[in-house]
Amino acid sequence: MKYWLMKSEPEAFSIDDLKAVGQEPWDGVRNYEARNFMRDQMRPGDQVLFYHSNAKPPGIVGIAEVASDSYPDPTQYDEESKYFDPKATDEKPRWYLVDLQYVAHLPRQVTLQEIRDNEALEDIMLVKRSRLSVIPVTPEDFEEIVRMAKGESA
DNA sequence: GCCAACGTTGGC
DNA sequence: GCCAACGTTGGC
Repeated sequence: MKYWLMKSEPEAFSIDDLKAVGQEPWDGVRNYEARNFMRDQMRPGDQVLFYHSNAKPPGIVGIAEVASDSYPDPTQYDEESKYFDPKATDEKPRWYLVDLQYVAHLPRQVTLQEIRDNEALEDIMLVKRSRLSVIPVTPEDFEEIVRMAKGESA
């Protein structure tokens, strides 16, 4: 099983929204590296740290789980969608996604600042690779963040 | 609202 | 194939 971090702007789709619907196709990712992680490496059951970007403060707020194999993102074929891609074809889809299933809120948010301040997490890709919305996380870093969420507020 | 980091596009 | 221009992300 692998571990991931996935970003979402809470104004667009928050952890509360995911809890409300239970499961959601993670459409709209239009970055090749992020797509490759979803298309090539994600498997049902993988655990996902759910991150609120463009939030005050930004940070990890919950846990989700990969709930499907990857499949072509249907919004790439929808001319009405802002994610429409005229270069995508049925024979050669350009964009892929997975379904995400709600698992739990963290007992409290772990902020980006706390992650930056934690020396145990100094190599986490979240702080090394800016502006990537789907990021692999090591099992150790995943556990450290869950541990932080159970501890005292910073 | 600013702007750094980066990825993509398109002219040549 | 290079690289300048441009667009987006996302923290601050």
